[in-house]
Amino acid sequence: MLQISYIRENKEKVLAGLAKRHLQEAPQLIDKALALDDERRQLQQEYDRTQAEANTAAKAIGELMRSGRKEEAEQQKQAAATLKQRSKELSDQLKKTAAALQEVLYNIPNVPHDKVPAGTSEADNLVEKQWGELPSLPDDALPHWELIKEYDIIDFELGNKITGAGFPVYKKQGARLQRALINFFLDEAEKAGYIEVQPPILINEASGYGTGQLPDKEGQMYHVGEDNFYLIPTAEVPITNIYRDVILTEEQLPVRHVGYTPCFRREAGSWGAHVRGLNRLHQFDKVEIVQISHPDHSYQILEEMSAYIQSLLQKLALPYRVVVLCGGDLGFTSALTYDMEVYSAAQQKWLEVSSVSNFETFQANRLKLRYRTADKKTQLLHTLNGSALALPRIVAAILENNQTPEGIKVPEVLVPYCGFERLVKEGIIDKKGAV
RNA sequence: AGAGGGUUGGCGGAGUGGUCGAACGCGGCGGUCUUGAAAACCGUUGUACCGAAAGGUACCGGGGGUUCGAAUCCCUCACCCUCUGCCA
Repeated sequence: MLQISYIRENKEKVLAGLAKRHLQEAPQLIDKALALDDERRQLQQEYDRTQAEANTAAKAIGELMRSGRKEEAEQQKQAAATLKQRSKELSDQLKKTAAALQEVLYNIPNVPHDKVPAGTSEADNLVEKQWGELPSLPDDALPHWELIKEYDIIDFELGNKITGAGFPVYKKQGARLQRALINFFLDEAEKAGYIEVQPPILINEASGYGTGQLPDKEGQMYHVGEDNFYLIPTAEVPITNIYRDVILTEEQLPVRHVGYTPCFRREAGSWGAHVRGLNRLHQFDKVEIVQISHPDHSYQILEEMSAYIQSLLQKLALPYRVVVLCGGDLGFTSALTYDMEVYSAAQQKWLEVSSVSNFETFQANRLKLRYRTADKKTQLLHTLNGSALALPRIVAAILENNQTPEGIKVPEVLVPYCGFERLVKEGIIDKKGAV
């Protein structure tokens, strides 16, 4: 959420920035916010004045009561009651106006960074860098959804039976590969100075609002109605919310965390014929890195995080490219986002495996996440996060890119974690419904 | 899940209707003393909103209510503790 004071003082800049998002109603939203802010401040002043009067009156009555002048006190109560009535009205109005303002602010996305290109869709994103050679596969190379059947390592049918579409069962070497990737990612992050946390994967409403998934992505999260909890769509939510309502000292900065969690996304409306296999799931595993930074250093940290994520892809020997998201494709809460896309050779497609973003103060404002400056003032911090990495598409690329007649080669760095060098086909046996 | 008890400032802990943003202790910061440090002593020490400022207002787990006046009384929700029950 943008700070209303910032909008007040930088209206043109905000409008120019939001124009890049092609948000039709941005100017109206901004004007509405400013009007409500004006109203709110007037009401606040009037309310404060009335309360001051009422407080004085109440004290006077107390004084009279104590000195035994009951009748005089009774008389004063009348006047005080009127004030109280007025004050109640003002307070109700103030609350209504403040809530209305909040509602408008909740619906204004973050102002994109200068570097964010104009553009309306994915097609307008800017490819900033490409690394690695694209593998050339033989003509009979298979897409990963065929490979997982041939090698019998990931089972969508079983997932359908247990839960539904998009909840696969990982089996045998497939399960082992998942575990290897998670451990590899966690170990690398710890080496890079991130402190590991294992947060809850159900969150309350306050946490959802804190990082901006609510109200923006209400329909995209699984909701546990009984307790009003949400299943996390990313570890960003619980990890960043550790720091909700916290005032840090400068010495504590930057805060660096890594966490592995399963992630749950309803993906309502985003399914289509082109989405096959591991490309899109309702439940998937992800290792996430989160940083909380001094406002002066956040863009330097963003680059650092981007470089770190790229180092993982390089170690896995997966060709990738770095894409700067354009205004139309940029997430609601982000000021600048890089997507890392891995080349999945059999599909001949670039698959997003990481998204690293600087939210500047957008989340910190909702979270009330601040630090104390040298002159003892409080100031909002910047929050950042990135996937490091999301597993399914990494698995898809490994399977497709590394297929050979002798099996699927496991990237060297993963061999110690997997305990095998390649995935191999077992003899076809009648499983009779078992794993 | 049932019964009872709790939730106060960075921490501990007073406060059961009026002058309480809140005693006291610890911690933190500044100072006196000291060659330096410790001890002792003195002072200071929450957040947000409105305001150019002076200052004002709000906040004692969250929300609502009673009252001229609420940390204090009532309702409600959340969380914590104890006992009982259930359970990985």
